[in-house]
Amino acid sequence: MTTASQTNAAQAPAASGGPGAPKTARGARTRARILKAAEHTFGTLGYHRAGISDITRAAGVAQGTFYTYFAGKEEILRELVRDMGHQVRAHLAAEILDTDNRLEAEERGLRAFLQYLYENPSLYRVLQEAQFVDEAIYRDYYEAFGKGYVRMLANATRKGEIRPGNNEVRVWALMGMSNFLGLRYALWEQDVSFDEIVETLSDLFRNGLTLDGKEKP
Amino acid sequence: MTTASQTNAAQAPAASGGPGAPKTARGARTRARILKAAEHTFGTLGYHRAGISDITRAAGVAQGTFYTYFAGKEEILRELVRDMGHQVRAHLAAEILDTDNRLEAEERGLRAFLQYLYENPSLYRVLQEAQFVDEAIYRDYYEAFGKGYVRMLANATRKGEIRPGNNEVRVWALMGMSNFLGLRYALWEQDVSFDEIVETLSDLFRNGLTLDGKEKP
DNA sequence: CTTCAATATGACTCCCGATTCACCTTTCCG
DNA sequence: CGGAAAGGTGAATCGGGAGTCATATTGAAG
Repeated sequence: MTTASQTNAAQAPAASGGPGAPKTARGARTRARILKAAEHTFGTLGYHRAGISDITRAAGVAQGTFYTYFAGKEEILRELVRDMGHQVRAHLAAEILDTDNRLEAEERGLRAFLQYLYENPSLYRVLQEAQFVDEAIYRDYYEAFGKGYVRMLANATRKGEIRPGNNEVRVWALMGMSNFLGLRYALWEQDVSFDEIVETLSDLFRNGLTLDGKEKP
Repeated sequence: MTTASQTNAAQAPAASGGPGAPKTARGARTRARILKAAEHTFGTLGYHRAGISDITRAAGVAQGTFYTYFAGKEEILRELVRDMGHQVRAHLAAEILDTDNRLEAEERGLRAFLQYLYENPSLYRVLQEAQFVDEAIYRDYYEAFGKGYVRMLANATRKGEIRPGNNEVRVWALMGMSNFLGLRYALWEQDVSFDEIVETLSDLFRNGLTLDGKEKP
């Protein structure tokens, strides 16, 4: 998981009933190649500019082969979002595993996310474009992400690590932060170190934004 | 600005040298109608699904008329983003004018943004899709927004209203929060009141997220 | 009342790209 | 080995939609 170069995407034979899951090892390999190529192509050209021919060319297969494994352009996008969603969640979950408290988890999680985005820029574009191709898949992604996140905050609340509050709202705020910070500082310009970003957010989590940090009555 | 039904978009004759700025009142009116129709059409169908014919139909003009005022589909999107950008910024600036301190400004700003998005859902979609059609215009939008925001935080820092810190990073985090909260709670589902959301964020700004809110050494 | 520039029209052209399909090649298994 | 299922090919189809253009209408100036 360190180099993140191998997008292992051959396992799940397709969530719905596509044209047909591969039945041989060769088929599985080809399908995975196409999926991988689509990730790169969508990530570079964008969903709409990318043609099926661009994907198949990148995968080194003929146009028709595409339809052996995917019903169409939209379906491969859906597949991709599901796939990439699992990847990030798994990656971040692993990075956070051995943390002592929520603050540390937030710090490590944010840093890991920024780093992941920097190394896998396609994730952002594929995901954000998916929103306008099939909103449901996009919502699923964030709702899945958010669900686990809320659970973690609930645990932290129980342990007395964070202030009681509306954790669902907090989670959407936190996801939004990461998203924008990633776009700006991991994808657009790396002119501020990830450490600086994490430190800034950490300070916000510890002390808030205002100076007169008085408890609520 | 209360009902926000009139998107006055006739003034700016076009930022660049389009096919020709309208030279008569009639022309200006028609151009504005098309722009307004494009906002609605893009906002509803999305940029790619929306056809020029959809826009002109909504505007009540012939297809060819479109090209009297805009060089093409991309250009009207650019125009739209600029236009809508001015609108939001002006609206939010007005809502924040008479605030006593930064915390209050953040609260009112967030509430105003959520409300604005609820009333003008097209803003979100047009803006986010523009990102993948012409990234520059999208960056311009957020950099313009962020610039003013950073200035406000700098003032607040000087006045001792907020903790010193990296205001640029903070601004991107704040913009990300608003964006996601708006998407989730203003556009997708209104199952949490704006008051509750604002209160949750306000608490974060005042007290942070963690319980042991100790100052840094 | 003319006249002309500005506008408006909508049928038509033209290209692009998703999808199809008839036909090969490889693999698997008795 | 034989042949059938799975996999692979790429040229051809087909529809949709952006952009064009020859023509018609408007309205303001003179």
